[in-house]
Amino acid sequence: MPRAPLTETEEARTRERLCDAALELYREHGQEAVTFRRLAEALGTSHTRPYRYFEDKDALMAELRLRCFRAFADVIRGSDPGGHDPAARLRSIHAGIMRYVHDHPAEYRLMFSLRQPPLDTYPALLTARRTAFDYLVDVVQQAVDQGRITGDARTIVHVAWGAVHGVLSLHAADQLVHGRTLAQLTTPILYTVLGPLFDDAGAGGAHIRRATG
Amino acid sequence: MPRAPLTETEEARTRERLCDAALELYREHGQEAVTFRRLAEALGTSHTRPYRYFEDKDALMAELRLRCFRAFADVIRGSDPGGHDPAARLRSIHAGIMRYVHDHPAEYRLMFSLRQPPLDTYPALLTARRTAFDYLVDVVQQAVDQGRITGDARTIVHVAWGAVHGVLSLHAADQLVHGRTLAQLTTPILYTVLGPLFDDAGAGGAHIRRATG
DNA sequence: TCGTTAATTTAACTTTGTTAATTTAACGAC
DNA sequence: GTCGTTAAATTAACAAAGTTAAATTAACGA
Repeated sequence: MPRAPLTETEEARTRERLCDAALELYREHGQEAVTFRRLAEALGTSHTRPYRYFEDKDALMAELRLRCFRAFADVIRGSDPGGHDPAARLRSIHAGIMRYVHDHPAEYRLMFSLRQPPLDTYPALLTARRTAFDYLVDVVQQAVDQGRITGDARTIVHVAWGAVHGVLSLHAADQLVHGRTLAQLTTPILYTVLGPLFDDAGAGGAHIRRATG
Repeated sequence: MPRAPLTETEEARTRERLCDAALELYREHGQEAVTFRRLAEALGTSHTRPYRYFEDKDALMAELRLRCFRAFADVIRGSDPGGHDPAARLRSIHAGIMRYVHDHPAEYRLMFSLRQPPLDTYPALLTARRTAFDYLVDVVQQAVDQGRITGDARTIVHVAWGAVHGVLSLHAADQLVHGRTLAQLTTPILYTVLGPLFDDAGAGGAHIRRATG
């Protein structure tokens, strides 16, 4: 006799519509434009309906970040040619990431913004993040296994990622006024941080070279 | 016959008190705790008094960031031993910066948060930022002049700074769970990015080495 | 003492997050 | 088909915050 609760797919569908609208607001008009009221307006419903689908606004924002991290992991996986040449794989993945961040600065900002509730508030976020990270660790581990570089793969990725992330976050914050593409800026970083791995192909691309004179 | 306007020092003094209170709120309770009403409460005045001293809240936040950038520049200058050895100078400056960021993550977050009004809204901010940056460029230029490395000093600093900034921002966002000190993480980055400059002293400290086997 | 004007406060409005009360709507029982 | 039950959705309402305008206070010189 009771009214039937929402189907799981119905609920998921509405959540999806809310997330899509929220992400568009974020992209188009920035963080402060993402309000439940505007979301509701975009969906043509009342401004409290989102509370049926998200605990509160923080939960919505966490869900957005989660989606971004998953998309990011997909980009990494999708730009990996696979095979037995870790250097080639990393080059391709690097290019893919640069393309993604260049095309989606808002998403990058969302993922790596410094002002966020503690990460452990939303464990799924940590998991998604780690999934992307671990993929890179696996590729680097391949290089280590082949004896092309030495060290702890996780630490290597941490350092390399951090190094590239610096430039990316400056880009995402629109604080880079360089007349270069992202990849032009990050490639030398990658090549220097992972130098030995790219000795054959790329060291010549680095901006910083030992003085020859 | 009119009432005398505020002295410049009186005005500066109140602005200072407002900034101090705001920074403390930011440090202790985060971004969302910085409100004019709480500021006023801290100063024991009405919640609209700050409007006499700052155009709006964005202006206050910009002033905070400005102060942080100036303090940051002071840290750089203050930890520079000077002299004719650019490698030694950079090592010392690097250590100083790491200490500062370790001790003041909130300030770092404030300076480099990805969510901010466009930089050019507050030209003084750009100037302060550039002052700190240019100091580093001068040091690197010294190394270039001595023929120890080659390349455009500004680009070199951009890349090196970006590389280190990646780790620092992860730290500021509390997204580093590594059991290492900041300097332990950033030193190998610096040494690899600026490798030739540190060939004598530091390359051994890098995490990433050419495989020997 | 009083008028003038800057500084400050009080009042008021808007927006937003959030909760509670109310209404709407779908389902099975009769 | 009607009706009770209950989830979903809406409406109403409140608190906190940014901001503006009106009212008040206070210092100065005539």
